[in-house]
Amino acid sequence: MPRKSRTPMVILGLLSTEPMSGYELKAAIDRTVGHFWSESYGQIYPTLKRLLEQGLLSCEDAPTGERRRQVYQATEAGRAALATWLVEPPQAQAMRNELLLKIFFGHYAPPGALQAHLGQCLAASRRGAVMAAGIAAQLQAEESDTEDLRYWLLTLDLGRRVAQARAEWAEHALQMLSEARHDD
Amino acid sequence: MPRKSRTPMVILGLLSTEPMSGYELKAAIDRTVGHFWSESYGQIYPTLKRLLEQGLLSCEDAPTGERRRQVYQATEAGRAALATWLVEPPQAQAMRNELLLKIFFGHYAPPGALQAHLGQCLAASRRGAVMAAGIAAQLQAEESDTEDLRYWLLTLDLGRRVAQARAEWAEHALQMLSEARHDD
DNA sequence: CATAGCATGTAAACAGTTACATGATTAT
DNA sequence: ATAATCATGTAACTGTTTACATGCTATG
Repeated sequence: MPRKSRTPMVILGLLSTEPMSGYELKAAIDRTVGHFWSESYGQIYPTLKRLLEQGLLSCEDAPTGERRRQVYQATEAGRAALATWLVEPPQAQAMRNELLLKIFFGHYAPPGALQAHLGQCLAASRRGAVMAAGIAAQLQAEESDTEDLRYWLLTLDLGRRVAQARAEWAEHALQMLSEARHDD
Repeated sequence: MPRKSRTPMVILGLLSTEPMSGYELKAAIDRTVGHFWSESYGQIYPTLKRLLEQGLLSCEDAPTGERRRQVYQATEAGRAALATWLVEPPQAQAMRNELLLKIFFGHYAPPGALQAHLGQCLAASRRGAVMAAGIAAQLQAEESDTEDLRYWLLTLDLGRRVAQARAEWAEHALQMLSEARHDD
């Protein structure tokens, strides 16, 4: 079975809520799903064209002065394609964690190297947990009217919980390694 | 800055501990780092050749009867290259989570679709947490002599903690969605 | 004697990023 | 003026998976 790109679905999802240009789309992806998904211009613009050809998007010229600008939005067929995809079980993707790889081969690492990585991980995880909680609080305060709010909060909640778990693990790992060092 | 494949490092890491054939290497990757990393034959065999040319691996013929078989192991230079890589901070990789994407666009999903995915996630996460704990216990019982044990347990511990966090989140998410359903 | 596993490989396709080119508009 | 931002695109490259081809060996 061949692999499937999920770029079209991210695009259809965001353009179902609100018409946007390719440029705005990129910014919206970074802003909203950026914590667990990313797309580059090299993916976005060609996919936009393909979805337009397939009738899943419609397009309108909306220039700002002389600067050309095309605004896309999902068609009925586009929303239907999104709904169909949403029902399919998410395909298990080979999760890759370079930090764990370095920990796993830690025996071959010079002293202090792992501790440095773990310190970075700890700091980043703590920041991540705080940020996720912050954004959630902000969303709840601002736009308590949107239908989507429930779902957005759910994604932030997983982010917070996983960041929290990683922070606790990093702390534990640092302690474990410092104990090991005493034995030398 | 160009992207860098970590395939050579996984190979050097495993072939630093124990000589193996390409086929055995694939099995070892699946068995040991399989929870957070994966490689395919299409990556392994060409990389093996390249590392041999670079002098980072050595190779020996070790046929079983008429069936040809080449056994590789890391050279001194290979272990040095591994150590150098281990010191570099792990590069942040764009983490991608298809389940979160579907949750985020949940507003467009037919009723029950998200619940099904979350139920799968919950079951898989619980299984994952139990399995990680089980493997850790087994490792601690079996080979308490290896130098690597500490590091392996660390990777399993993160797996367990993240699986636990995901399970709790999935439970919470299912509850939240069932509450939302009451409002209809 | 067929099937599963051991063993080595390659070609084609795909997903995705990076780097670049081009040009208009707004802010400093 | 000039830098940053808005805006659209493409070409080249890298990483990776999938599917296939080949042939030996042990097991039922």
